[in-house]
Amino acid sequence: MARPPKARVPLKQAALERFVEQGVHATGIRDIAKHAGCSEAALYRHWKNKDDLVVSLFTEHLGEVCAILDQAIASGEDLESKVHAASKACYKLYDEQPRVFRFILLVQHELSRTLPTDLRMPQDVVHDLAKEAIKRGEAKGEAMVLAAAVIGIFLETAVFVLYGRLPGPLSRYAVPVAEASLRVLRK
Amino acid sequence: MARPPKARVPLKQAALERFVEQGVHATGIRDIAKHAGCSEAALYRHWKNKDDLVVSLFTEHLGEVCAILDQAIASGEDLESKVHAASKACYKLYDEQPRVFRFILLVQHELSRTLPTDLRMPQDVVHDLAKEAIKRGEAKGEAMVLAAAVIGIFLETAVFVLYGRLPGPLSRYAVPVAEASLRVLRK
Amino acid sequence: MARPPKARVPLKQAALERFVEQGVHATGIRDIAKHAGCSEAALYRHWKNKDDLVVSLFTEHLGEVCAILDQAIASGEDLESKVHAASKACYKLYDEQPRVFRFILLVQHELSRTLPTDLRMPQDVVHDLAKEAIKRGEAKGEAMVLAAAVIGIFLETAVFVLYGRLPGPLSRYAVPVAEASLRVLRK
Amino acid sequence: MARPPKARVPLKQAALERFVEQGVHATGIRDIAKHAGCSEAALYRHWKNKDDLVVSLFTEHLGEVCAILDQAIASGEDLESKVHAASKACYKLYDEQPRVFRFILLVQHELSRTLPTDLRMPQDVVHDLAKEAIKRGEAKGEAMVLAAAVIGIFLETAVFVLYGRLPGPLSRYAVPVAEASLRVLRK
DNA sequence: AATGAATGAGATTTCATTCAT
DNA sequence: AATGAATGAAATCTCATTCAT
Repeated sequence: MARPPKARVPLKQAALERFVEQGVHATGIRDIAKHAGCSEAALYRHWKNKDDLVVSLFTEHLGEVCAILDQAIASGEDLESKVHAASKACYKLYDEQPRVFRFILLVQHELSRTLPTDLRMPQDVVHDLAKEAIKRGEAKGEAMVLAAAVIGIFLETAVFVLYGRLPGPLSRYAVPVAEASLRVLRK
Repeated sequence: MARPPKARVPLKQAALERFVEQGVHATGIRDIAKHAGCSEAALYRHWKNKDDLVVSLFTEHLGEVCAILDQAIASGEDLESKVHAASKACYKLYDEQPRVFRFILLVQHELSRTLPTDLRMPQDVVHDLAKEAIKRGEAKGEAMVLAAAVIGIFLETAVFVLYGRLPGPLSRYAVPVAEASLRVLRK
Repeated sequence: MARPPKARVPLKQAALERFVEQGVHATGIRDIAKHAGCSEAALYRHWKNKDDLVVSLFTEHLGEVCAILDQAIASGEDLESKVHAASKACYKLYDEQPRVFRFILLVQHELSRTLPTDLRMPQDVVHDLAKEAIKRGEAKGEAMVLAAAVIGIFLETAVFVLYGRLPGPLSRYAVPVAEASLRVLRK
Repeated sequence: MARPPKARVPLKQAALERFVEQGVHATGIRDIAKHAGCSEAALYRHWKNKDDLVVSLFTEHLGEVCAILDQAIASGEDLESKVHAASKACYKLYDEQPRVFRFILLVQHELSRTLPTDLRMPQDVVHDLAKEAIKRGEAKGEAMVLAAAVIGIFLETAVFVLYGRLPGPLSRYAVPVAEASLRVLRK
């Protein structure tokens, strides 16, 4: 019987847009509310405060990325197909929702202190992939070191596109990035 | 021969420490001044404003990194020795001044909009290295894509150490990181 | 014969509890409603607004105290028995519902401006008692001054118990307080 | 060499005045600042926040009262002269600075939770007086119970004057209040 | 009838910066 | 030359109350 919530989704969209456009700290509640077409106070019915909104956005979208990665990896038969599928899926997501990716980049280091330690992150997914590959003899080295390298190749290529060092769309680099990753993983 | 300003160095150290500890936006002038053991107004004798301090810290330290990279690369004969030297030098800097690295990580994305576009960055150094290597037949592929991958491997390994996914010191990974980079560059 | 409102009593209990626990101003409608197990809007069905609730709680409980005092005083034959009965009855109420007393203490000074001036208060009851006693030759002095002293002895002893300066229960002090009051009244 | 503080005293005076006039909660920082003739932010250089200001005002003035009481009590030879001196001194203070007394009344119960437990209060002073008197055979009973009664007589008489039940000035009641107290204290 | 989402107004507080001393 | 008090502007957040469902 209660009034159905109307502001939640617009607030999330507006927040993501403004955060990405101006930076998290530079974006005020007022700005978000105005873009969402509602009052500032409405935000506080759905999140405890601004920080809560930021963290909630971050974990939500990070969860999405993990799910996509998991699915892509599960779809492949061997290491090669898994890595190609993961790279393709992630970069497709990025091209479709570049804001999500930019947001994660923006806040990851700042949130690193406050995030719940048990939150599953893409790093964990890739680490698991590396461990499996090593066990099956498809890769060689220390799993965590390999994971770092693979994530790095993925991320930095995206950053280069993001900042215009490399021309987009990012999907164009899915294959070379997968190949570079495989070169690092294999032996 | 005016006597040298006394507060400049303490202010820079205090600022770096507080920025890294709490985030740039969360750190106020009061806080910095208190940690530097001087007054709030002293800051404005050395920098135009807080932003100026942040940007100046960033470019200064980034310049350091570039210089170290340039020197290391110049010291090597071929691609292999250049990459190994670069990796070693950078990670040594990190182990000696981990705050510098964390600071750069923290602010890079937030500053990306305001930085002067002609500022030479580590990405440029590595890009040049890749271009040279390709020209000399030591590497194969598109220089910018290779640069992204190499930087990514470097950075993310450091991040893994920073956040405790990999045990430090970072120097321990100089060789494997160089080798992974070479595997991506060569052929 | 409309069915009786369900939320009224829980709201009153919750309000009293939260007011006493946190202070009147520090307690919000949300808080009260949550503790009462109903919606925020429900409050407005029973009271015009928050102030109305506060004043209504205050006058209601003050009325109770007056009624108990009146009854006790009427039950006694002479000044001595009246005072003993009043003291006993009041302190019994306090021991049974300490929140009521604390609430009255908390808000009395804050409400002193807004209360209807014709509201009968315990002070009036005791004043009447003193006037009567003087008329009957059982007490001597100015009625209002005596009333102030008697109320003071009553109240402050309760406050001392409330804040742990004196060990409870308050009933234990009914006789000494009555005796002290009588010593002030008589002569 | 620094700018000397100019807003501290006006802020304290304005705060006391507005608190007493409107109640602590009903008085905003803006109101205080306006009456003090300075900006709202100035307050935060001298006190951590509004609560800090309230507590600091309270303890300061309570300390004054304790000092006056101590001095008055020390000036008397026996219980009788001590009580008369205390009553006279306190009520004189009240007549000269009624705001101070009203402020203490207003906030005492609300602050009771947050105050430092080791803060010396008038209650302690009177308790000590009662203990001494009992030891010297000048009074009889339990010291804390007597103290409660004496404080009560003092306070409530002042409250009656404050709210117009008794005509002022309060000093007029110094003698009767002292006499009533002595009747309670003495055997 | 009853909910709880939404709101406008206003609260407190923080900030980078300026300024009087 | 150097301080730290003062400030205007803006930030985040809370509040009692209303309103759509």
